[in-house]
Amino acid sequence: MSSPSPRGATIEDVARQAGVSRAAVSKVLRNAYGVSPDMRERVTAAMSALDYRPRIAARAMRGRTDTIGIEVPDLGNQFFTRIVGGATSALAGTPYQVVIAPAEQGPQQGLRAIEALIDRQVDGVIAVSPRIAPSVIERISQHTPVVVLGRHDVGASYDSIAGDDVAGADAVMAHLLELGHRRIAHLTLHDADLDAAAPHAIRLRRYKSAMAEAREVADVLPTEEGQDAAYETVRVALARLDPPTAIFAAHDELAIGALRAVVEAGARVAVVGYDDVPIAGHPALGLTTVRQPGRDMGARAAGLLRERGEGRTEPVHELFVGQLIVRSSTTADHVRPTS
Amino acid sequence: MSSPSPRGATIEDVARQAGVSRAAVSKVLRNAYGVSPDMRERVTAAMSALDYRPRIAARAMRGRTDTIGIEVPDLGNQFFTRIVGGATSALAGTPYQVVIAPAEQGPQQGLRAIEALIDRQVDGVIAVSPRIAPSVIERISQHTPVVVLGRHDVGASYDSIAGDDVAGADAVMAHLLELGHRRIAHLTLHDADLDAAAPHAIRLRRYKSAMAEAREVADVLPTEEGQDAAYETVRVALARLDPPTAIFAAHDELAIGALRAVVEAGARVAVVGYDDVPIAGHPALGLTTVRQPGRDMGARAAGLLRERGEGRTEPVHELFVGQLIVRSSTTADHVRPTS
DNA sequence: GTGAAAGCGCTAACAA
DNA sequence: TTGTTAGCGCTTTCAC
Repeated sequence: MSSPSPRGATIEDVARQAGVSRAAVSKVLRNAYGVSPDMRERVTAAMSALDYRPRIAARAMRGRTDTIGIEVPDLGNQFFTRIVGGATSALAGTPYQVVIAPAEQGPQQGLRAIEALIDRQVDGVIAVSPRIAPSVIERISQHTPVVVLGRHDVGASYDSIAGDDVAGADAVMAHLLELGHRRIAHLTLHDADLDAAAPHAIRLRRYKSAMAEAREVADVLPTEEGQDAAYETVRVALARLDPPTAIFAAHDELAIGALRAVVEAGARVAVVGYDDVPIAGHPALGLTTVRQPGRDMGARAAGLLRERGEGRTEPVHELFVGQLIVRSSTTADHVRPTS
Repeated sequence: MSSPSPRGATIEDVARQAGVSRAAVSKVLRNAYGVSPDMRERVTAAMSALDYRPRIAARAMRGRTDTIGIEVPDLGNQFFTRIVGGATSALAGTPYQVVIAPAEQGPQQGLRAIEALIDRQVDGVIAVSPRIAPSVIERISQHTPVVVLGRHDVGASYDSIAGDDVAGADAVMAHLLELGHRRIAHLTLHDADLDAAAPHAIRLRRYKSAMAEAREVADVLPTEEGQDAAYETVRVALARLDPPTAIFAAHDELAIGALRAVVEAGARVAVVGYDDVPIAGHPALGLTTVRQPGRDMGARAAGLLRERGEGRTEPVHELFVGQLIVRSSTTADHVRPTS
């Protein structure tokens, strides 16, 4: 028997096979009210006989796609993939399927990816560190639940989750100052201060105020995304007349690049990162960093989306505390300031 | 003026605003033949005035989604994310949007993710190392172009891309034997031999034959996915009476875990990985490994999908050669066998 | 060059 | 409890 349709059986085929109406099949499919056990059985039998799979697109036209979209800025950064893992695990076993749309680099980062998800009518969006104006998110969240992860803005119609970057950055600076460092540099993205609600902007601000409080002059090292750029930036900084004795990197990727420059230069410079990506704990690196509970954050984001689906309308804004993990990159003897 | 529809303007709204028919708008949208410049202008004006975005779901019902789906087994593995990056870059600037469906671990790995993509009627699927029978892929590729990446099977109706695992594994073994190692262990997934066409199965086979040729007894260390499992497995192996002097790990993730065990035990054991993930080149690790051109492979996969879309029907099967990158994890004096 | 109209597969309101 | 039916927004013949 040839397949009823080029792309497999439709609800119509199942109905015919089971000798019932399309509506009946639909009800079984959705576990809707008013289906006799007998009918349910015949329908399920027909479905498996025909290897029936509902077309999500057709369903989408009536309002649901059973799909949650996650916009991710950089799949190379393990902190982000950990967030994705948390969200995916939280949604496992539910009818929802997670799809990831990678953001392109550049201005308005994440906008295209988010719009692509919206165009595909996902039931909810998790936007990880999008570089777009809150007003845009506000507009989108009028019709589709959105959880913003990373940024600290409080939306009126969307939820947000962020790490406690104030506490995290303060802990880093306290640690370095306590170790006796004074010439502490901050390695961050060149446009970190552009968006005040972004995590990096907050870390930068706390760095600056900690330095001011310590009566030291701030030493910001602007760089590009990625280990290689960080490496290059730090290599140059170490060659200066007054190189820093410690570097607070805005995230682990940058810190790892910095560490490479430090190791290569044989310099006595402490390095601290942020996020605690898996490799940071490797004894060969031993990177001191702030652990962010990425999996928990991703899972919570998924949970917030589901709550929205169940009717919640008041926005939620949650902060997840991090934890300073001290490792050899700041405590080993060779990275203690001598002075 | 209130939005014409809760979810934004439809093609109907645009047509009304421009004073033309829906068909006309559709033609402009698709750059179809038979549109006067005047009409085109009025339509585009109406589209931007209304902030019109076509619903992909509606388009899907007529056969196209402008979406390419990638099934990925493990986002924590940077080799896979590199493949995704290559595919995404290759598709940038085209009408296609890439979405990623993460595979759940376990038997039939990747099946659910691929089916989820098919249910969403993606225009093409890139399946990265799926652990499913070729017959299943054969069936799916009857209606949707599929490129399998990693596995070495040659499909009749789908394309495949793989690394040259034979040459890669042989290069690793030649390198280690040349350094004088005899007790070489192979750290691989416990079920590597289950699927003969999988890359790990091939690496395992080449390891075994190289050992046989060297008249040494094979020492396979089966482990689970992830650095931690690899660490634990190697830790145990190093405590044996006759620990290996070298470990060939089936991929870098495992190698990095192995390296941790080696470093911690202060053992004189050479470690080789496979893939050359970004961190492998970090001087703190200095992992000898086989570089696989992940970005190129991903980009080529995307290209093959496009060729299919343009009508090609004969299957393509391509091998990408890797390159042994020798670093300190095998050459530093302390990891040379003493005997 | 332009428009009318059929139909893709599904859901949900309503009727029986 | 079950079935009929009206769309959802788009593409694509086929007339005009």
